[in-house]
Parts: sequence; C-alpha cells; structure tokens
Amino acid sequence: MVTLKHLAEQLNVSISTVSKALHDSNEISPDTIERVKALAKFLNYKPNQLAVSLKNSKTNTIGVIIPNILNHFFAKALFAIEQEATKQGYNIITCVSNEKHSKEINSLQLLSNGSVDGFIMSIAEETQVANKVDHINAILNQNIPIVLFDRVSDDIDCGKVIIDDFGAAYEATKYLLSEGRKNIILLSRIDELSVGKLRAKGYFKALDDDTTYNEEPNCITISHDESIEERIEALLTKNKKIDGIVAVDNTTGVIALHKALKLNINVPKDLSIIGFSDENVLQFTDPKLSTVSQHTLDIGKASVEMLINKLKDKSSVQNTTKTIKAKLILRGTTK
Amino acid sequence: MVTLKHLAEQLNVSISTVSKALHDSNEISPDTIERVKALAKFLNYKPNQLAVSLKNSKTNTIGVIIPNILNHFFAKALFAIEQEATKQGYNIITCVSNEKHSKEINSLQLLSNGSVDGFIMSIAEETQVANKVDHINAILNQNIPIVLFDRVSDDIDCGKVIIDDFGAAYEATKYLLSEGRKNIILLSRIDELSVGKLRAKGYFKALDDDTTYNEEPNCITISHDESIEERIEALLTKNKKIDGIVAVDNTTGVIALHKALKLNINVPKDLSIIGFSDENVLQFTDPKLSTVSQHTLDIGKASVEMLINKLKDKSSVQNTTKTIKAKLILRGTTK
DNA sequence: CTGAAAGCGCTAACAT
DNA sequence: ATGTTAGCGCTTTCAG
Repeated sequence: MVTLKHLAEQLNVSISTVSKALHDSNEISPDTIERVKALAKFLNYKPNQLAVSLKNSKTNTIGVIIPNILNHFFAKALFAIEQEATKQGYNIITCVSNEKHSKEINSLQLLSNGSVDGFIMSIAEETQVANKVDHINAILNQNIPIVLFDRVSDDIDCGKVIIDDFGAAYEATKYLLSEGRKNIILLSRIDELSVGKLRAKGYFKALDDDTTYNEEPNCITISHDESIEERIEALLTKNKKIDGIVAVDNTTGVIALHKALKLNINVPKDLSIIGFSDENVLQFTDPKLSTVSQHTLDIGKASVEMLINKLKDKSSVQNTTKTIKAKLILRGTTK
Repeated sequence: MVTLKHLAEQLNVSISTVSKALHDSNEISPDTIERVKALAKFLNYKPNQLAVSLKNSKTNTIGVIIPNILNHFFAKALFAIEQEATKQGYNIITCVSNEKHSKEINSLQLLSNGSVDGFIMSIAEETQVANKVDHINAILNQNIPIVLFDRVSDDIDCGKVIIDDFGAAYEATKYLLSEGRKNIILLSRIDELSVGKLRAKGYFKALDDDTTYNEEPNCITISHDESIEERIEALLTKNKKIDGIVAVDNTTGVIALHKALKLNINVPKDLSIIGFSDENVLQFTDPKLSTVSQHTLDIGKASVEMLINKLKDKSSVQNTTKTIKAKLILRGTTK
C-alpha cells in the first residue's frame, strides 16, 4: 500500500508537505502540488481510510441494521439507503438482526466502537414485541445518532421515518366501502408490530365512520407457525360472503389473490383485494394486485438524509418524525 | 468514548499495562488483570476498532459487492454471507453495483484502501458482457483477496464459487424429456451472462443427446427492454405445441406459469415448467413451480469460508473453484 | 510484573 | 513555502 511516507521519500519533501499538497493547500507552491499529485497518481495513491477516520473521529460510514433482508420491503429500503449514502459520500455497513433481540444488541455494540458515525435501523420483531429498547437508548446516550424507519418505538427519542400506516389502511378500507363492499376483512401476519397495529386501527376506524356498514369488523391475524396458505384457503372456502380484503402485510394479499383465483372467485367482480406489497416481483399475477405503495425508496432516502443532517450538526438538529405519504395504487384487484 | 488512556489514568497504571491486562497477558498479575477488567466492564469499555485495525493492518471486515439486491438470489446470498461472516467474527460492508461497470470500479477503489481485508463479489452485467475485468485484477495485484460467486470470469484468477449451471440445465431438460415432452423451449432473460450461456448449453446438450427427440432446440431470449409478460403470453398463445419449458433465470418460469394458467393450459398435464427461481415468495402460486434449487445459502457460506481461508494464509492457499451442486426440486409444475 | 517508547497512516497547529 | 511535532487509540518490543 502506497502511503504519504512513500511519496515524501520519493520526492524528498516532508510528509506534511505531501498531505497539504494533496489537499490543495495554499501553503504549498503550485509547482510542488503538481509534482506531488503527479507521483500520487502514478503510484495510484489512495489515502488509508482507517487512518483518516481515526484522525478525524469520523468514519463516513453508516451502520444499517435491518430485521430481514429476504423481506422485499427491507431489501428495497436497503437498496435506497445504499444508493443515497453512496451519493452523499458515505459507506454502509449492513447487519441483519434476523428479528432477534440479541443479534440487534450485538450488532449495535460491535459497530458503536468507532466503526460507524451513526445508525439507520428498523427494529427487530422480538425487540418490538417486548418493547425492550434499552440497548438502543444506550447508543443514543453515547451521542451516536440513530434514525429509525418503519418499525419505531415511542420509548426511543430519535429521528424517525415512517409511513402513515393508519391513514393508508383507512383509505384502503374506505375505497373498498366506496365500491359497495359489505363484508370487508382484514388480513394480518404482523399483528404484533407497530405498523400492523396502526394499520388495523385505520381499518376499524374506516368501518366505524361508515354509518351504512352493518357487519362487525373482522380482523384475521395469522401467527408465524400457521400455514398462511391453508388458513386463507379455508377462510375463502367457508365464508363466501367476504367481498373485500385489506391485507396489511407483505404477502397475505398475494396469497389471497392466488387462492381466490384457484377457487374460481371472480376478482374483482365478487371480491376486491388491496395489499401492502409494494410494486415487486409478486405482481406477475393476473389480474395484478392493487396495493398501498409504501414509497420504500423515499423512506430509505429520507432516512439517510435525516441521519446525515444530524451527523453534520449533532447538537442543534431536533429529532423529528418524517411521515412519507403512502399511496393507493389501483391495479386489477379492485373495481 | 472510553479509551485505554482513561482506564490507565483511573487505575494509576500505564496504558500498556491496561492493554495487556485486557488480553490476559501472563506478564500481568492476576490482581491487576482483575482490577482492569472490572473497571473496563464498569465503564463499558470497547476497543476502538479503527485503531485496532490500523495497528494490525487487518480490519476483520469483508467488502461485499453484488449486482442487484432486489434480485432475490442476491438478497439471499447476501443473507448467507452476512450470517456466516458474523459467525466467523467478520463484518461486511455492502455495495450494490446496480449492474454498472463504473459503480463496480468505484466500490472496489473505495474499499480497497484499508477498509476491508478482502472482497466477495458477483460481477455486474455490464462488466460481464464487455468482459472488462482489469479493475478486479488490479485489486488482486495489490494482494487483496477476492472470491467471486455465481457470475465469474475466466480472465480473473481468484477463488470462485459457482453452481453447476450446465449440469443443472441438462438435468432439468432431461427430466422433461423423460416425461415424454416433445416440444421443449428454453426461456432466458440472462442470455448474456456466463450462467445464462452455460445453462443454455446444458439444454442444447440434453436435447442433442436424446436420439428420439426430433424438434429443433428453441431458445427464447428476452431482452431487457422487452415486456417479458407480453412476450411469453404471445408465445404460449401462438405456439400450442409447446409442452415443456426450461426457464433459466429468476422470473420467466413464474411468469410462464401465470400466463399458462390464464390461458387455461393444464399444468402439468399439457405443459411442464421448470424454473431457476429458488424457493421463495414467488411460489405462492398454485400449482407450485418446480425449480432447480441453487442452494444459495451454501453459495454464500462457501464464499465466506473460501475468503477467510485465503485471508488467514494468503500465500499458500491455492485459488480453487468450488461447485455447489444444484438440485432439481419437483413441485407442482412437472409430472 | 510494570512502563516507556515506537509506530500503524494521517492531519493540523505551530514553527522556521 | 516547507518542515517539525504531537496525537487519534491501539499493540508490542524492549527496558527496568
């Protein structure tokens, strides 16, 4: 590895002269600057980032901790985070918590020792269910900024980027009501997550606000050890009155669609479905699933922006919560 | 941030004593070791990784460069890489090339300056199509190890982890032949990638080896600016004789299945489909897609193992190519 | 058993 | 305009 020392020796100048020359310092003569730069280029000199970081107490690296990279939402968020971070001259170190509280603690510990300037994270399911957030607050107390996205907690005082989960589910439900649906169920595999709870609330509120709607709200929650497919197939087989589905997680909407098609239910004539899957590979179905688009790219981008803002001016930047507007995208499974 | 210096001052010993004590050096008295450790724990001391890395010229970090994280195969590989790396005490820094040659060069440059000990990567489409691999060889010449997985190049001399693409496609095609299929087409959106070429070869060879097969091989390649869905729908509509499909990329198999169902083609009675999609969310279809499983987790794991081996003993470890066996998983779209 | 000192590669305040 | 020096936090050799 080529170092400043090498260059200095070759050129018979001091290390600091080389350093200054490479930074275009006006303390150095144009002539020297040129010579230094020429040699640096020739030898393909690149400053050792470790040394720079150590010296400056700044790594230009963001730690990203996501619960599950096989979940398309998080993969997409990571994509956006990586893209925006790169654009702003930051690297990312990625850790996957795998929804485990302990892994989240480890990652946070591991990276908070000078490896990163701050964190962008979405909290693990275990963490959220138990609402054990001491480990996160400990990092904040060390004055390392964190931005939470999507899955957040009221017990953590930091920057947050979320979507309007309540409003999005409210709008989705209202849309089905406006189609004249009389038997709208909610499907959720994320009952225990903050976003799941909020979306359920939106659904309840929408039904509640509609004075002409007579049915009881029907909230189908599916646990992790259940077969989603069997459960949904049974549901649609038994309860023929269902004419609207609001699926508030990643996959149940698509599965419901597949099962409806299999059971020869006419979608969207006799059954409307709205999912939360975002536009992705899942949508090679025919008809295509209508969804609430979560603007995942915007979420990632906004998270990076918020964190970098904080990094640039730690003291004065207030902790804010940014809400990214979700949007109903009507495709083939709604009228 | 708590440093060795802090601990030393508090305890009225030297910095080196503290350092040695924390490493259980037998130069230090048990008593001192205990006192040091107690205080370290109390103050939640964590060694600054940057300083350790700088000192040791070793970062315990692996740079991972993947072409596209929204591709489920790469997301899964990344998952496995992260998991195995963590297990072995390594962090990963992730960059996404987005299939761009220039971005790949940037990432490599950026991280090769002391930030990582080595790389695991799958090369970008642009890089592979043009076979411009100088940037990668430049890194290897700096004595920074690289392990390539899935998409590799003969012009790069380094560790490689691949699947037996030729054999896998050969077996898949042979299976359809054994079902008695008489009109088997190949579907590919990755015609220009090394893996795509090998899989196509396997398909050709299998047909060629079967003396009773009379049709010409029919290799449908779909370019990036085409609508895959329209193309496949048109294909299945026009050519009713097709009774077998080998889809050698991530998505065309699933799309073919959807279109076949839409067109009321009986799968697998009148048409068999084998994809390369790996078991994933795509398979909420009914029937489920039969696929060639690429053992993606094994690929990721093997890549990490190979790289760490090389890191541990740079000089003596030979560059090998490890082939992970692919496996035909028969589900619902084959007889 | 403990400590002083050098050095990883870099930056920057402070000479000259 | 250039050089000297100190120091970021750590490890490690060498002296005591």
